[in-house]
Parts: sequence; structure tokens; C-alpha cells
Amino acid sequence: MDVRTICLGILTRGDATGYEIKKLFEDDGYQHFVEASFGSIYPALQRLTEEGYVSVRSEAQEKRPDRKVYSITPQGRSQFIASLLKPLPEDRHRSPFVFAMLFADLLPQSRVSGMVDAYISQVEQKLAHLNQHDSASKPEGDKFVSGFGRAVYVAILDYLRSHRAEIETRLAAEAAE
Amino acid sequence: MDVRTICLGILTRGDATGYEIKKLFEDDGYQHFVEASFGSIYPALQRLTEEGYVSVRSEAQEKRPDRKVYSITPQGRSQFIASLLKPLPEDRHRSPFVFAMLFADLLPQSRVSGMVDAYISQVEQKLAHLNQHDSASKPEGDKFVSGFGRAVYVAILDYLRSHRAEIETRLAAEAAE
DNA sequence: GTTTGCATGTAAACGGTTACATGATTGG
DNA sequence: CCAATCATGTAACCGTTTACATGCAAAC
Repeated sequence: MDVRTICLGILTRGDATGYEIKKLFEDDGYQHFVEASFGSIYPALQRLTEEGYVSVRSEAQEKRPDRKVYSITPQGRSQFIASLLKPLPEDRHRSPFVFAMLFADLLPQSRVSGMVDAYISQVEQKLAHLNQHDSASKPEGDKFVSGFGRAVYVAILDYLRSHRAEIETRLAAEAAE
Repeated sequence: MDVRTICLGILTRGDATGYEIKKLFEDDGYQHFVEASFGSIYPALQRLTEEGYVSVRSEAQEKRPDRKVYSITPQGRSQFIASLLKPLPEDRHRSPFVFAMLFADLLPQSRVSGMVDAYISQVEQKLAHLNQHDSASKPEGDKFVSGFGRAVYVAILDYLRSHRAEIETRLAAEAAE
């Protein structure tokens, strides 16, 4: 899912500025599955406007750049739905942590433990974040996705806590340094 | 983790050609967390050679391009380890499926069911793949990672099977088409 | 007879991030 | 006083994918 499509999706939930779209990615629990930078959001919104999938109204502000509030158009909405009707691209996960774990035997034990600790607390944080922003009032999809995230994070924590020893307990890790 | 680093990592396990490295990504259970195309592997290997992190020997073949077998050098090895010692970039997951689920209420129920079915069988396949390529003989890291993958996939399947109704049961989905 | 496997590589296109430019206001 | 929030945008760069080019051998 490219930034264009993600922007359209967010705009189906209501009007927003580029700045707000970025915030939604970070704060509202979407952040676990999508993210994007200003450098990609603003141009995407411009192109979507040119193509007629969104419309803009400028709200003048004193001592700040004008707020440009974007709304999805009917064409944008059906374009968005169409994109959900055609075959979805596959998931891609890139986990430097998991990759590193493959080579645990090349690293000092302390480094491996450090990585596992860091990863656990990262996941704990994400889980906490998910629990804070409760989606009870939001569309069914949001609840489902939020539950999905929770299930995955809990599984990861369980696994790491009960299996970390296997990768930390080793005799000699001469390799590094 | 960029393709360069991934190549180095694979070469710590033994010599390989560009072609074989690609195969390893696909077949050997690494595939769940990393992948790369020829278009990135071959140039990466060339650059690593220039920089002295790997060495090549050409094995002539009849009626085929020469096999170029790459080996990691001592410098490559310590470079690789160094890259695992510095702070790891965060994981990134992009899941078009999960994204689509956020907007289940805009889609016909049949499409949502179809997506869930497709996703479930995709995950089932990955799980089966993981179970086939058993890593019993491989380094501890491989077993750990393989267990990690299994844990995540199982959690996903459990969640989808027990919660799919929440997103499929709805009265009226006029939106689409 | 067509697909799959072996085997290497290049070039263009793509999608995205990072850094830069600008600048007032509010909260700690 | 400094950091964060609000607010938009551009340009250079980067890593990767996709498509192309080449071509035989074996399996189905």
C-alpha cells in the first residue's frame, strides 16, 4: 500500500491536513502497520488533488502557513474502494532484530541479551500504546486490527520470554571484537 | 538491514554464488524475514568485492555463464559483526491485508471473507514451509528464529479464526461496486 | 513443447526518506 | 531558555524492484 492509497483511506474517515494525516499515523494506532514522512505525504496529496481524487480548501491563518484541508471526492472514494477490491500485495516484514538473531553465535552473549531486552521493551511499549488508544468507539475494522496487533505482540513477548535462554546460553562467544 | 549486510551474513555460513544467495532467501526459511532480488544482489556483491569484504573465484562452466563463487574475507566478517553491534534499525511491517481490514465497512462482506480466507491460507503455507525446512541441524539462531516465526504465525491464525466473524457479520455493505 | 532451473548482469523507474528552508506560539 | 507543536513544502539522495538481455539443459 503506497502513501497515496493510505492518504485516501484516512480521508474516508474525515477531512484532514497533511500534518494531521502524519499525526494519525503516529498516534492513532495505525502506526503499527503503516507510516510515512512529510516528504511523501505532501506530494501525494498534491497529486491526488490534480487527479481529482481529493479536493482542498485553504484556511488562512495568521503567522502560520495556511492550513490546507483535504477532503476525499466521490471519485477518490470509489478509486480507494477499487484498490481494495483488486488482489492485495503480500505483507513484507523486515526485522533487523530477527535477522541479527540468526547470527547470535557470532556475538558476545551480553550483546544478544541486550538486543532481546531492547526488543522486548519495544514490543511492550507498542502493546501499551495499543491499549491506550482504545478503539471502542471506532469502526469495527479498527477494533479488529487493534486486536490483531495485540495478539501478535503478546505472542512475541511470550515466545521471547520463554525461549530467550536458548540463544543466550552458550559456552564461549569468542567471535566478536 | 540492507542487501549488502544480508549477503555478508549469508556468506558467514559458507561460500555461495549470487544465484544461490537468492535461493537461500526463498527456500531456507530466511524468506520470512528478508528477501531481495537479483537486481540488488549482484550489484551488492560487486561492491562488497571492490571494498574487500568478499572475494570471488570464477568457476568456468560450459554453456553457462561462469559461476562466481563469493567468500567472505576476515574484513568482511568483522564488518558484519560490527554492523550487528551497533543499534539495530526498527522493524517495519507493511501489511496491505491489515490496512484493508481497517476499511472492512466499505467493502462487500464477500470480499472481506475472501481476503480473510486468502490471508489464512497464505499464513498456513508459510507455517508449513517453516515446518518442512527443519533447522535442527543448523545454528542455534536458526532454531530460535524459526520458533519465533511459528509462534507469530500460530497467533495470527488463532486470532483470525476466532475473530473473523466480528468483521464479517454486518448488516448491509452498500458501499462497494 | 513448454516450463523450470541454472547463471549473470544492466538500466530505468519507483517509492520513499532525509535534510533543508521558514517561522510564530505555547508549555515546561 | 529550550523544546515541542503547528504548518507547508522542495530537492537530493538511496535502496530496491522491474524489465530487459542472453541462453542452454533437464524435466514434465
